[in-house]
Amino acid sequence: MLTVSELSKVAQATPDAIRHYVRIGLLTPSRNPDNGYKLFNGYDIKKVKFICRAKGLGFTLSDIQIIFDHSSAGKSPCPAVRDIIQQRINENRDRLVELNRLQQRMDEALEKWKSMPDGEPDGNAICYLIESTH
Amino acid sequence: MLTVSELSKVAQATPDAIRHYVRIGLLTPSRNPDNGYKLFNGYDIKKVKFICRAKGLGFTLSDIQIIFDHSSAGKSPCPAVRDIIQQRINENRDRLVELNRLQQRMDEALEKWKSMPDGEPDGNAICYLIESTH
DNA sequence: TTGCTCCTCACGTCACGTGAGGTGGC
DNA sequence: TTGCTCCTCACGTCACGTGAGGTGGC
Repeated sequence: MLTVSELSKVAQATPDAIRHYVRIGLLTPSRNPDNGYKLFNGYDIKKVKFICRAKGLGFTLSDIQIIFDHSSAGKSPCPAVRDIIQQRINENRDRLVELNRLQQRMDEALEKWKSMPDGEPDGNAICYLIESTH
Repeated sequence: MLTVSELSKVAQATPDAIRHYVRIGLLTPSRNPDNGYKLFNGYDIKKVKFICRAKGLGFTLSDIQIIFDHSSAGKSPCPAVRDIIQQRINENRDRLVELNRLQQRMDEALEKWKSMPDGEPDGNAICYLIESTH
C-alpha cells in the first residue's frame, strides 16, 4: 500500500494531482485507520498511469471517468473511446484554426505598431495602436 | 445614458459580459437613484468596443485593465501594449506547437485504433486501445 | 395580471495549485 | 524541538454563463 507521495513518485504525477483525482472520484483509496492517510494499491498505480496517458491523447478527466465506469461495469470502453477521441480531434482542429488566425492578427498588429510612434492620451483615444487595427 | 441591454446592443457584447466587466472594475457605471440600474455613457460604449477589439488581438481582461489604468493616469499605454502583445504572441506560439503535437498523437491513435477490435475487460487492462499507445 | 428588463448573490466551468491550520512519526 | 509528510477545507485561475429570487414600469 502506498501513500500519496509514494504513488505520485511511482506514477509520475504531482501529489496535488493525485489528491485532485481522489476528490473527483477517479481514485478511491482506502484509509489508514490510525491517521486517516490515503492508502493506494497496485491498481491505483495503473489508473494514474492510465490517466496521464489518456490526458496526453486529449481525453478530459470526465472522459476518463466514463472509461473507468465502463471498465468497472465489465463493458468494453473501446467504442466510447473511439467516439470521444473523434470529438476531441474535431474540437482541437477548430481551436487550432482559431489560434492560427489569432497568431496572424497578432503578428500583423505588432509589425504595424513597430513603425508607429507612441501616442499620448488625448482624451479621444484609449490606445490608438489598438484602435488603428481593423 | 444607456442601460445594460442598450449598451450590449450598441457595443456588440452580451449583457452578461457587460455585467462581468462591471464586476471586475473595467466599467464603472453610475446608478439610477430610483431603481439602482446601471447607467452607461458614451465613453463606456467606446470602452466596450475597445475591450472586444483588444480581446480579438489576444489581450486578457487583466491586460486591458492595465491599458485603461495607463490611459486614465494620462500616460501613454503604447509601450506596455507592445510588450504585452509580444508576450501573448510567444505564449500562443508555444500553445500552437503543443496543440499541433496533440493533434498528431490523436490522429495517429485513432488511425491505429480503427483496425483494432474492441477488447473486453479482462481485469488486466482498463482500455487496451489507450494502453497500446506509446 | 402578463411580459420584459433590470437587480444582486453565488455557483459552475477545467485541472489542478496554493495557502491556512492542524496532525503523526522519526 | 525540528523537519518531513500527511490531512481537510476552501479559495484562485479565465471569462463569462446560468440559475435563484426579487424588483420596476408598461
